[in-house]
Amino acid sequence: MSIADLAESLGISTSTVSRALNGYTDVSAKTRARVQEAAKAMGYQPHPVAHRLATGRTGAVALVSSVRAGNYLDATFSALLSGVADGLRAHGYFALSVVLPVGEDELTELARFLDGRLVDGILLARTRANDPRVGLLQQRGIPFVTHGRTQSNEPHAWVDADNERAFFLAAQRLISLGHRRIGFINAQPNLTFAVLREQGFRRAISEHRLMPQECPVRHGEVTAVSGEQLATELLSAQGAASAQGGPVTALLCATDAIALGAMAAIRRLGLTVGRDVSVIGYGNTDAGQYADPPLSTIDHAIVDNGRHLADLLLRRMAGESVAELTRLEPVYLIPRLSDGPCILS
Amino acid sequence: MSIADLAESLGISTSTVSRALNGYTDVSAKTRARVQEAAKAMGYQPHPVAHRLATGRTGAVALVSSVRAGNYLDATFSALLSGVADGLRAHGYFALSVVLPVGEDELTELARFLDGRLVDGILLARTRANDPRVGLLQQRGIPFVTHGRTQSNEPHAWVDADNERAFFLAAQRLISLGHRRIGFINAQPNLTFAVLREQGFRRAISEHRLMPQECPVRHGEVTAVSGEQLATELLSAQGAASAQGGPVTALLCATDAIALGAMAAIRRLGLTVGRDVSVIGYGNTDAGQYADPPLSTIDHAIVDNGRHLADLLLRRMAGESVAELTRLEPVYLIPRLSDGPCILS
DNA sequence: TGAGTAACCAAAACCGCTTTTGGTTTCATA
DNA sequence: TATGAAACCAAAAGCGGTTTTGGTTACTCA
Repeated sequence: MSIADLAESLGISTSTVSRALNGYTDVSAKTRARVQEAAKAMGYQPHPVAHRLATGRTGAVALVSSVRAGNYLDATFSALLSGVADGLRAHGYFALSVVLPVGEDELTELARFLDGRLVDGILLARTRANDPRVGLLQQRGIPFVTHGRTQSNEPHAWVDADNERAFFLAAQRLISLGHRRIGFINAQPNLTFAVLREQGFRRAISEHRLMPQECPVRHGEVTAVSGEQLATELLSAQGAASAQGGPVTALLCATDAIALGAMAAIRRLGLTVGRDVSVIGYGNTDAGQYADPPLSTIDHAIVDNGRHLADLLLRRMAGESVAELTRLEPVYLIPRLSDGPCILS
Repeated sequence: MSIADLAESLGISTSTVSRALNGYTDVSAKTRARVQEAAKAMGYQPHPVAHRLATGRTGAVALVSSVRAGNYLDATFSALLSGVADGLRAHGYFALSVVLPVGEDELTELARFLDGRLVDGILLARTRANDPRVGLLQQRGIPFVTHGRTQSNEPHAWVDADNERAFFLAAQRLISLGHRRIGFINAQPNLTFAVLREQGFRRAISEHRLMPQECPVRHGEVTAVSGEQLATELLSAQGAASAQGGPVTALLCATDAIALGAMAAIRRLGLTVGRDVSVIGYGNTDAGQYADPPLSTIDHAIVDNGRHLADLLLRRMAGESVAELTRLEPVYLIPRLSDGPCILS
């Protein structure tokens, strides 16, 4: 069922069929109606590849994320993808997701994917402060929106959670509960969100006049394994040495996964989560909600983030200027039972 | 940089360039070398869309999964995708992932995706016993492999964990720990894996001569929320009524997420997980490993599943018959601390 | 020496659509 | 009754490749 068949069965030329179907003016209303009807009746659909070769447009968009070998994406990513798909569906676009291996091959693989021209636009997840992928995308000139800001010289469209505020709020809560020695188990500082979260943390420390040297920060992978290890350090005599005045009484964690690891570490040391040591995570995952005790955390309405990513990308592909295409998403503190009043003096 | 430019700069026709590059015989070795060299020097790459229109082949494959609105995929899925990508990379294929909304639109959306012809083959995740998506794929004639078996009349290629054995092993372990009243919180029975897991469970019950009426089965979503609710039912007087002889002393759960919910339910009833009530999950997720107590579970080497899916799809696309393209994957019981000896008589 | 056969390559057809070009009608206006 | 403009549509030229067809040239063998 090609356009030629359709044209033949109607007794008109393929060009007229094409113009009728694609809304050109140069076709009588009657002919257009006739063509549309026949197309529907015969179930005609233009061959997407041919259409694409002729127009240069495909109907798909990809959510690209990089993952370190052996690590996997979590439900957060899937929720983001769902939001993206939601936002695109109504516009006839497809949302694909592509996973690249972090490391040497990352840029090569991304380039290979772009060369494949399967998509009209890119959403970039988990951006890093200094993200070579952004440079590549800019150089290629393909429309894209990042999830997370970067330090690119050239501005680009982005959607980002208000990471600074999130950790300002979380730290403030711990402080208001009486904690004075708070540890922060952060992600690697090459990730933009890690930098911003740390800024929020430090601002709270500073505004409430805690002693920075009593509020140590550690950096690691965003996994439970890493969280457990770093939490053990911060709670042991060893770690306490670096934070003068004794070990920390509360742990702020850059993700729920880290927080789950930290909770395991606390238990292993014979302490009680929420009483001896408070813990707050980020991400509002199921695993956190069903932990024991349920994990206090920050919700970031990730599905909405996805919808907005889709929205901005559509506008970017429609030619809107990058300057207006940024969006800071709200965050919400969700207090549960993993934090509580400081019981040490 | 098109093939025409390259041909012109070499002073030969485009057809010769194409044949030289694509390994046809009808080109002298000298010419071929010259062309290849020039192509490399000028960075020539055939335009993928044009290539595709001419050949009908694209270089991509999609992992398709359906998700109920409001639910999201978990790390399991992401691990599977990583495995798939691994398996395909070496062969120059790209692994995309597509998420469809479960429900009315599901088939329409899948059809729309197939119509888009972005991929040469499909991997179908989370298959259901009676899966209309399989029918659609068969009807379209596109190569595909499912993750999970189905009850399709026509055979198709599949990779599946040995679900029956997994839950036979898990149930057997609980029985050997002295449990006689074991509840099973399963997924919805329209999912193939749920049916098989239940078979394994029942086989263990039967082989060890437990009383089936003392081993109730419940069906729900594969979420912590649902797990908590069903576990509460099974452990309450209400649930005990259906299982004669008192409430169950152990809960087998179809996924780790369900198990986390069940653990929360047990705590809420004032009981201790692993002592008063034993729990075993499935999937070996991080969240389970870092739960308190760490969750006994079944590992299913999901990344390997992904690799094998890729492998089988490549072979399917190469034309191998469906009959040989099936693979049952091993499972491993991982005992941790959420189960223990039965302390009731 | 003539016929047959490799080896080599250019031209053309094709994949299925879009878009430009240009040519008819038809109809209102001068 | 010419004259334009508007409406309508077919033909052809892309998009950028692959594959078929067919035609030279050089060489081997009878």
